[in-house]
Amino acid sequence: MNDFAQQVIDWQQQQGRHDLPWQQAITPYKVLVSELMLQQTQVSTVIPYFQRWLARFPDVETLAQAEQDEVMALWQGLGYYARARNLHKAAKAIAELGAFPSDLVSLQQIPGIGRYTAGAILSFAYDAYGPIVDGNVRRLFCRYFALEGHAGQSQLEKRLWQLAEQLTPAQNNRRFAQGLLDLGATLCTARKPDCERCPLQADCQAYRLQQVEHFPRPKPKKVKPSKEGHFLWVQQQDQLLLEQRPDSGIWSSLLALPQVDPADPVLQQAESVGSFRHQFSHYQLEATIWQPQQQVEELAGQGWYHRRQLTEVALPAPIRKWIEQQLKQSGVD
DNA sequence: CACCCGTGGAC
DNA sequence: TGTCCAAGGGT
Repeated sequence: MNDFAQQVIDWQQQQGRHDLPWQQAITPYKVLVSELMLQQTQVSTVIPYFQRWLARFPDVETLAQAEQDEVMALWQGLGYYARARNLHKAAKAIAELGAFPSDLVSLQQIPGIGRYTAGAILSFAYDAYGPIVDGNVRRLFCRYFALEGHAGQSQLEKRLWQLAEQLTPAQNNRRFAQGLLDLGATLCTARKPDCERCPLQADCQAYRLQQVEHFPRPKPKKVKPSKEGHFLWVQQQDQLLLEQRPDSGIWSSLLALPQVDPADPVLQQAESVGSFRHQFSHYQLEATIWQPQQQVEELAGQGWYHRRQLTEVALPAPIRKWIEQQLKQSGVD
């Protein structure tokens, strides 16, 4: 085994994280669920979702047989909702296969599993050889080897995977992979890295140059566009009109207040009853909520929901926030 | 390669 | 309040 791997493994054993929920009584299913949830999402955010998910969907078969409504409801608030649909599809595919895939090619055929996640499943579920490059590994390698370039640059990414394949040990890779992630999450952090506690300090090129925080290079910023969104507030006794959003685009597969085009005639005779601003990763939403003066007939994909049902359906976080505030203010309940 | 896809934590 | 960014994948 190479020295780098041995140092990471030894450190993980002594100083790494061992109490994460998905590290207990490891199964491929738990690894799959946790990895999908952890994509672009912090550990502390994922933990309660993971616990609820395992309580309701304890195994692949249970998830495969679940209704999409319930799947989305358990994912609501976590974001990147295509992950929930992909996980549901993955469970169906694996149930159909009759066995959990355990090689790189088969894993990457499954919806939601890319190169990183396939490597992570090999590492964590099977303790097999499975190189990983995620944000932690990118940051750590860029510093350790003083690699130029920023995330997404093909030349850099190619080099990172090459290094990962080279450094990943044939044995004990579960601990190695966990060590890389733990180092990135606890010491080799984006801001204020704790180099004095790092087991790799002696050979870290960025540390030697005293330029740790200059690696990796930041991605060039782009201007975040602003978009407007118009939503309808339609009540009928204690019921609220909601619509199922399509399976693509923002908030896909969730329920939400009915959204209308800015030029929709219904807005010409509607009263503005509120607004909010919401930041997405790629644009800013300026939302206005309108109460139509005339009666509104529900369209296809729309339906009435009692306010007591709202806790158990999948709503976008800012929409839920606004609805709850509105119901509270209007003195209902 | 560029863009789309959410949300909340941390500073 | 603004900004970065977090166990990425899909198109």
